[in-house]
Amino acid sequence: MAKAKRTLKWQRDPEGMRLRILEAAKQEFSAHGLAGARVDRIAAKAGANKRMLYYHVGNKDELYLAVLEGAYDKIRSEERGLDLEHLDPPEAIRRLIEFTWNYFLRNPEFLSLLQTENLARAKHLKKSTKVKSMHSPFVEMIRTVVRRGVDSGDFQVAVDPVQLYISIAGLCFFYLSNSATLSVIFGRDLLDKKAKDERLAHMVGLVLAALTGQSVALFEIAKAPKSRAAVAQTA
Amino acid sequence: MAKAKRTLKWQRDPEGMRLRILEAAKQEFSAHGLAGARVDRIAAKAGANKRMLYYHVGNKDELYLAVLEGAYDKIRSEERGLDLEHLDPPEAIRRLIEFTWNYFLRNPEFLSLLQTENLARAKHLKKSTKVKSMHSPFVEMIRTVVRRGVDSGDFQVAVDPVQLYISIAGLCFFYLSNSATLSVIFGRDLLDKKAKDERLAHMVGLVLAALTGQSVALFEIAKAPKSRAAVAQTA
DNA sequence: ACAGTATTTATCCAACGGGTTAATTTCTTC
DNA sequence: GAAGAAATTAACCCGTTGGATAAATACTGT
Repeated sequence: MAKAKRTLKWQRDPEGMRLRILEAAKQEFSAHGLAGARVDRIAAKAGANKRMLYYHVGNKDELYLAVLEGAYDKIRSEERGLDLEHLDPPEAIRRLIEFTWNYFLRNPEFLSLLQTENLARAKHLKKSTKVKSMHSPFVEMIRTVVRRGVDSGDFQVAVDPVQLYISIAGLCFFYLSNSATLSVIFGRDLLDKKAKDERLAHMVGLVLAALTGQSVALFEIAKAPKSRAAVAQTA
Repeated sequence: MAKAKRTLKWQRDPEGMRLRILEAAKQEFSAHGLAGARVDRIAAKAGANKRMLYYHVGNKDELYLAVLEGAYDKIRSEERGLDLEHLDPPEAIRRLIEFTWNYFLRNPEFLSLLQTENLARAKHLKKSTKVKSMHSPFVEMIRTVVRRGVDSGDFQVAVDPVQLYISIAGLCFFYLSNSATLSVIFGRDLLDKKAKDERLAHMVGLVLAALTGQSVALFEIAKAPKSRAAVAQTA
């Protein structure tokens, strides 16, 4: 009798497994928060056994921190590719806003993770050594843009780059991360295409108007027909 | 033998108990989120027995919704007292920003609750009927200010009041609710007195500059000495 | 003073959830 | 082809947690 070819019950793939676990954990943590996340669900979603989490990553908290660090790593590395240096200052700021906005749109889990971590008053992030070092280059990048803008006369004001970045991130972040409750209380869907386009225009207009002193494009939806436009805006 | 005067084991006070439970629940939910909150801790903090929660309010979810509704009720009712109608438009906007900022500072649990609820994609808030109605008057209040500002020439642009409010709230909210992680990644304490003052100035400057077209007070920290000021800002 | 009701306490428990232990299967290498 | 290491599975452990049951205590009207 011919020896039947063994069908494998599982393949070995430690790297792949680790990645699948981290990805599944990202989903789970962003969907349910730290306390709400279920280790079993992460395992299931990763197509793995619960024991694997502990084998490959560590306990729930370590897993969470790994996910968080990965998330920061990803956004900062994409930001490095922005090269704002070669754009004239207003255009650089516009691009920074658009990037931030689109990144948040493309990576909603990042927003959730940040919220979760802040709910925990950054208890876990404080333990991370990697994260702290990733940010100064980014701040310098913005500082340079602002300085160039002031020197060239494009910008009326010199603004602290950290404040500016927090403002830009805040304008994007709050709208998106709180869109659920905001949609309910204001009774409009803030996530449909039109609403998102309007929001982006509003933010770019707001920031550039403040920096340059000139009202920008779509921000000034109407100044001609007295106050009619303000009304129309709401429908 | 004289009958000893009974010492009461407890007093009756349903109203008070209900309030203490809601207050304790607010603390607990804002500190630990919905999933992280512990019913026993709420009971203990309220100086009550766990059974009381179910007796006076209902199960964990109902308790959470009650807390959430209470939180919205409180901020909206304080906002109604702002009467922006009697201020000239730029001053009204400044006051709105200052109020929002200070309210968030005074009521950090409100921020946490919002974060928690958004993490749950407003699942619970959607069930609430009370909340939806509380907001249109507030939007109208802002709309009126904007309209007056445009008509008087103070504002260069007519802006959608909902967008404007979301921007103001976002500038305040993100800074405060994310101060924990931001402080870590930028390596500065964003909650000390000086930092908070600077932030408020920055926000008022940003928004008013955008609306009026004129750079406002502390926002323009320096335009004279070339780019030196931008550097000084960071220390 | 008595009955009936509202409020509060004291226990209990079944389900769940994170983590561990031990066995099983695959890979490597000699 | 055997031994040892690495990866994976299956089953269990045990404290926790939301919620339930029943009894005790205070208040009200009559």
